Amino acid sequence: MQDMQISEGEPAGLRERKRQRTRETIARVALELFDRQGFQETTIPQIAEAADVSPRTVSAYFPHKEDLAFPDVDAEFDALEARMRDRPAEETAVAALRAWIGSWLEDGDVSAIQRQTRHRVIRADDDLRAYEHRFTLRARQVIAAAIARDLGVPPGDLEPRMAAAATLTVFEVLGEDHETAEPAEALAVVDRALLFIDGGISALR
Amino acid sequence: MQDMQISEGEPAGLRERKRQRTRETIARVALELFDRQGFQETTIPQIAEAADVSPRTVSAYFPHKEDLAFPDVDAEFDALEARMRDRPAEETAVAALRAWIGSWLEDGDVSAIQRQTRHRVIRADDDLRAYEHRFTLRARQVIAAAIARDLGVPPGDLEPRMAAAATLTVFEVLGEDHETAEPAEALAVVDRALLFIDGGISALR
DNA sequence: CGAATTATTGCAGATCATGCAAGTTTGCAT
DNA sequence: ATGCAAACTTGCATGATCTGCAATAATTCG
Repeated sequence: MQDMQISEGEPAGLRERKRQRTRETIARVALELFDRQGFQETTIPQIAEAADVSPRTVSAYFPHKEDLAFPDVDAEFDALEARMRDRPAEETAVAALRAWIGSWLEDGDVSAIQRQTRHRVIRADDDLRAYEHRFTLRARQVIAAAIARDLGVPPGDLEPRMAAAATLTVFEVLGEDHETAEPAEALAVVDRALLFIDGGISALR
Repeated sequence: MQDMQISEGEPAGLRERKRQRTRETIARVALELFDRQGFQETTIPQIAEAADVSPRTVSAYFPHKEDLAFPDVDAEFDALEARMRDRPAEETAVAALRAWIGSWLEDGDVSAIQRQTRHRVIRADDDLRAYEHRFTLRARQVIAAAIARDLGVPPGDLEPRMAAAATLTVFEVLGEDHETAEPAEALAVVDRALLFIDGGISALR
C-alpha cells in the first residue's frame, strides 16, 4: 500500500510509470487550480475533471485534499532521513541538513516555478499552513535524532529536541521571505540561521 | 459579532452570563468526550446531546470542531497582546513573556486538571496538533513585534521574527514534557529555554 | 407592556472522506 | 499468445462537518 520508494532512479514496470504519471498529473492540475482560485474554492470534482480521472481516484491517491499541496513530501523526507542517517562520522547534523537543503533546492524533478507556486498556495491558506505542521513534526524527530548523535545523548533529551525544533522553525521563517528562491542566496540565509542555532546550543552548555 | 472581550472582570447582563455558561458547558463536555473516546471518534451530535443543546448550536459557538479543544485561546491571546504592549520600557520582551506564562499557569479560570486534559487530548490527535499551529502563528507576530521593539528594528525584520519563532517552538517542545504541569517547575524550564533564545540572538550580532 | 435585539433550533445543500464491489488494465508465467 | 492473478479505476452509498436561512423563543430596553 505504501508508495515503496525505489532507490534506483528509473521506474520498474509500465504499471508503475503510468501510476506515477497519473499521480503527477493530478497534483499538477490541482496546484494550478489552487493557485488560480484558492484552495478552499477548488473542489475535488473540479480537480478530477481537469486531470481526466474520477473524483474517487483523486481521493485514492490523496486521502486528504490537503495532501494535493504536498505531493512529494514523503519521498523528500525519506531522502532527508537517509541523508542524516548515512552521513560520515565527521559531518555534523547541521552540516548534513544544510547539504540536504542544497540538493533539495536543485532537485530537477520539481521546477523552481512549481516550488514557488506551491509556496504561494500554502501561504495563502490557513488550513494548508496548519497542515504543513504535520511534516514539521516529522522532520523534528529526524533532526533531533541526528543532533542527539552529535552531542552523544539520547534522542529523547531536551537539548537535541529543542535545537531541532528551533532549527526547523528558523528555516520556516526564512522561507517566508523567499518568494523567489535562488539556491545560492537561499543557502546564504540558511547559514545565518545556523548561526542562531549554534549560538543557542552553546548557550545551553 | 466578535466576542468583544470586556476588560472588566464581571459580566454585563443576564444574557451574556447565560451565553458564557452555555459555551463553557459545551467545551467542557466536549473535552471530556475527546479524552475518553478520542477527537475523531467523537461526533458533534454526541457533544450536543451531552451538553443538552442542538448540534447546530455547537457549530454556532465553535465554527470548527477543532475549536472545541481551544475554547479560551482568543482571550488568552488578547491578554498576551496587552501584556506585551503595555509592558514598562525597561522590561524586555522575553521577561514580559515569562511573566505572562506565569500568570497563565496560575489562571484560576482553568483548573490544572483541565489544562492537563486539554494538553493530552491535543497531543493525541494529529489534526489538533496541526490546528494548534494557527495560534502559534498568531503568537509569533505578537512576540516578534515585542522583540523588534527591544532591538529597535522594524517588526518585519528577520531577526525578531526568527527569535520569536524559535522562542515559541522551544516552549512547544518544553510543553511536551509536561503532563503534570507545576508552575514553579515549569517556569524553571522556561528559563532554560530563554537561555537558548538569548544565545541565539546574541550569536546573530 | 410592547418592540427590538439576540439566541436557539431545524432544515437543506455543499463538500470531503471511506468502504465496498464491479469492471478494467497490466504483469507474468506457461 | 494466452490466461490467470494482481492492481488500478470507478461508481455508489454512507457518514460527518460546515454554512446559510428562516422560524421560534428568550432577553433587553424604552
